[in-house]
Amino acid sequence: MSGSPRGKAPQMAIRRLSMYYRTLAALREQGVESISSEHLSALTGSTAAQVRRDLAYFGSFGRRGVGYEVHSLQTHVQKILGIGEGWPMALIGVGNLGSALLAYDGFPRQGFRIVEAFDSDPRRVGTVIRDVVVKPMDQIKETIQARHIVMALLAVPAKAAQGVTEQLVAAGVRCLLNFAPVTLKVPPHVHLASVDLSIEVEYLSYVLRESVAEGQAAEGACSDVLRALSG
Amino acid sequence: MSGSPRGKAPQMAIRRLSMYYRTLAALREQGVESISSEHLSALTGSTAAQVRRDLAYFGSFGRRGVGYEVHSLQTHVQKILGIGEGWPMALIGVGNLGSALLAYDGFPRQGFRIVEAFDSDPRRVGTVIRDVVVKPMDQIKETIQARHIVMALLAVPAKAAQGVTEQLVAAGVRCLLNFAPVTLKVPPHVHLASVDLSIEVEYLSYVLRESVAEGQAAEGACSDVLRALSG
DNA sequence: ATTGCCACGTGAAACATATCACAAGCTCCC
DNA sequence: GGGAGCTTGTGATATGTTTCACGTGGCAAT
Repeated sequence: MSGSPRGKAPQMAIRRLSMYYRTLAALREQGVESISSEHLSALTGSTAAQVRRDLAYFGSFGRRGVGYEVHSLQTHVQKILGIGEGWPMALIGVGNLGSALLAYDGFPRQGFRIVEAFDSDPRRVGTVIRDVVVKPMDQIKETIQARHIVMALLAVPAKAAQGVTEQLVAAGVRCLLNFAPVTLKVPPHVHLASVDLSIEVEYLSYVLRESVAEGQAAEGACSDVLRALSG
Repeated sequence: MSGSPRGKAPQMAIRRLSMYYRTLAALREQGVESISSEHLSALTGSTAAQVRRDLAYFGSFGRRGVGYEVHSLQTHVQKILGIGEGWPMALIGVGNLGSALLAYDGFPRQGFRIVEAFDSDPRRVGTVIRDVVVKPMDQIKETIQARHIVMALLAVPAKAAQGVTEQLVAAGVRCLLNFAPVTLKVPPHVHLASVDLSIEVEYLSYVLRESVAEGQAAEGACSDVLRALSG
């Protein structure tokens, strides 16, 4: 659709597109029909030039002098990201986090749905959460192949993660979103993204420390905090 | 500590340090005493040169011809990241995700602890999860100030996120880890990290689509998957 | 029509990050 | 002591990403 993939888009551009998409959806609900790169960038914490560049990787969707038509741009971004194809997903591990993922309503809203869930704990197998029946681990392969599932969410303990990953890959899964705090090894045709809470928290810890060291102190009502930080 | 901050470390370097840290901890548990950049990079999915460069932003912690002493390197990385200072954290929003965060044992293991939890739902207020009593939202400010809390985890619905953020900032919080799918606005002295499931899933959706388009097909037992993808 | 203004799309420049390749330093062994 | 073999730390280089700045096309009003 629409000619020219002018070079390859950086990872971060894709992630920003995701944010643009969400913002456009919200704007549409509010009845906004048109938006400029300037305005969209303000809403997503980006810059106007960045918004235009990110979109330019995939085509040209606006009108000069006017801006972007919200609905049309949303549709284009949706196609770029491949949302709305209703990718079915499998969830492995129905503990605290897994349950939260099953309940997360952001997925269905964006066209992704957890249609199968698996757990190794016999007490959880057979339970039903949000219309999904928890199956035992040994049914992973047949279920995933039968339902042509290509995306899986991995919410198992760190020690089990690599083993389960290999089962999933063998079953034909192409995309894996890993929540376990480990570095997974996957073959090159399998795509991997990770959500790692420790990394995020430790990153914040680092920047906190750094900003304190740089003496970005005096800020008004921070004296308590600063006392806590320095001694 | 130890002279020379040779330039500023990129964000990604910090995140990798986090992975090195975790890997070093695991190695230490296994009784490994020494490791080379080559080996460490293999365990973390990085490259040897990258490991050395990441560390070089903060000093020189190895011995040429030998490698790194696991325990000592772990300690250095710990200090760099500011782990182990026992930062107390507050959790806002004790729904499915919030409960999962309270139960997440990766935090205490890395020296971070959720010591306060808040929720707007009166049915949840007063309940105790993992030794933490859920308090009502209107106690956020006094509690956070009294306990000198500087980091907060935000697990509230998207619509409430910005409002709660402002309360937290007013209370003196310096770091915020946001799980709500919104772009938060914070003043410059407040650091923000986000975990956004939709963005991760949509990114995978994009690379999946891209890899299929590029015809990275023939892989063996993928015919089912491919049929699902193309038809 | 013409003028004035606006906002996109995009080459080119600036900046940031990752990789390469090698000198420096350590250990071991002869 | 000296040479062989290893691995770090780091200039130099290559690659990748963001920002700048402006040409282009489009709308509105006079």
